[in-house]
Amino acid sequence: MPRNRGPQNREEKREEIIAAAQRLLIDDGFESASTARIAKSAGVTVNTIYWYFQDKDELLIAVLDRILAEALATYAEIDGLPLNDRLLWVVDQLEQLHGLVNTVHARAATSPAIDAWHTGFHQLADALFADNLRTAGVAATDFAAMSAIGTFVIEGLLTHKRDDADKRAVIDLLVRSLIAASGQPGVS
Amino acid sequence: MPRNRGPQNREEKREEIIAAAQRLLIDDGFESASTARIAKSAGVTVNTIYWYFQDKDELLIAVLDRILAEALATYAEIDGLPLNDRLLWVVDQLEQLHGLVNTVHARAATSPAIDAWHTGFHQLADALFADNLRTAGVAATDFAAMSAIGTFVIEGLLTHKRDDADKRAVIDLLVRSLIAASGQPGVS
DNA sequence: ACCTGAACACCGTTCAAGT
DNA sequence: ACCTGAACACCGTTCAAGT
Repeated sequence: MPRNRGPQNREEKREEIIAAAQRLLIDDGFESASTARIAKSAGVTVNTIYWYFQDKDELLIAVLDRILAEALATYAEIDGLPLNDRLLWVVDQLEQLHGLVNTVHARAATSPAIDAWHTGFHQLADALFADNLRTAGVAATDFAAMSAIGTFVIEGLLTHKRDDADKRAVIDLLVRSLIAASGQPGVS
Repeated sequence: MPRNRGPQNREEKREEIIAAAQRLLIDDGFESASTARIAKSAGVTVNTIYWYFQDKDELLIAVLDRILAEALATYAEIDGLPLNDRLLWVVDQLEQLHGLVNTVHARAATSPAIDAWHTGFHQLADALFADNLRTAGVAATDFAAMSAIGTFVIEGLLTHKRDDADKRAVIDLLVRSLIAASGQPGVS
């Protein structure tokens, strides 16, 4: 039985490591989820991780990309809903990330790779938010500032635990005030 | 020359350690600023830090309290200014914290002490924000949700570097939209 | 009471060596 | 090409011992 099982199994093993990392990073946080424990959970030695990933940050990025892709794949679900319901859906969808949002922010200062991922994520988020505003009938003034506010509020909801009623109140007010500021009447 | 120099010098040395920690934590970040380097910078051995502080998180809290007290002491400066100018002042004031905001969020998950400090900080921030809204003539509906949005946006501005023009645009829109949502005409 | 030197368990990462 | 055992430098924290 050769140890090198070809390119097919390579992708498989890589995925196994990512899956183990995802579970531990989300459950225990970036610090507590040591590479040693991730390796053990994936059934490999620590150094094997470094064969597949440049460092722990690259592994984190693989996990983030996975979660993001999954979220985007189900994005079609909310096609017809009004803006506030869509935003609430996004918050609920991303809430599983929990501490990972903070981890990304914290490590962006140290790791250029994480910093780049973070920038890309915000570009995507801003674009999606602007698109949603357009759909909701908001005039195209201040789209940049509006997207910034929208993203900041969503990030705030992700990083500061609140119950469902509070989340809804914050998002409703957010949408209501952005629409009010744009001089539009409310859109149902 | 006795090594024990009495309670007066105790406070002095404590302050020296906090000062060294503040500089290193802000300049290098929580991770990079090891207790060893903080100790060396303060002219003591590592274990001395543990004589004055329970752990590294307690040292961080001492630093945070110091910065917060300093900021509150100069808070009177902006007494007459309109809300948006006040908020911009707060952002500029707290911007020296940089990565510390993320550090607090990240460590709140692990350290109960940091978590408690974080909760207290948000209570203070919410109270101040509500007070400012009242002064600006905003009706008292949704003060909780408004404060949440205000705090999240300010935190967003603190953790995502933007130039002065962007910061101003975001804050102006924030104030404008909150006032608009409260059904009030604009207040200069 | 205050401070130190030396240790402890752990961390992310690397490297020579194996198949 | 893929994976390992063993090491490296570093981390936060502790402890017995000194004054």
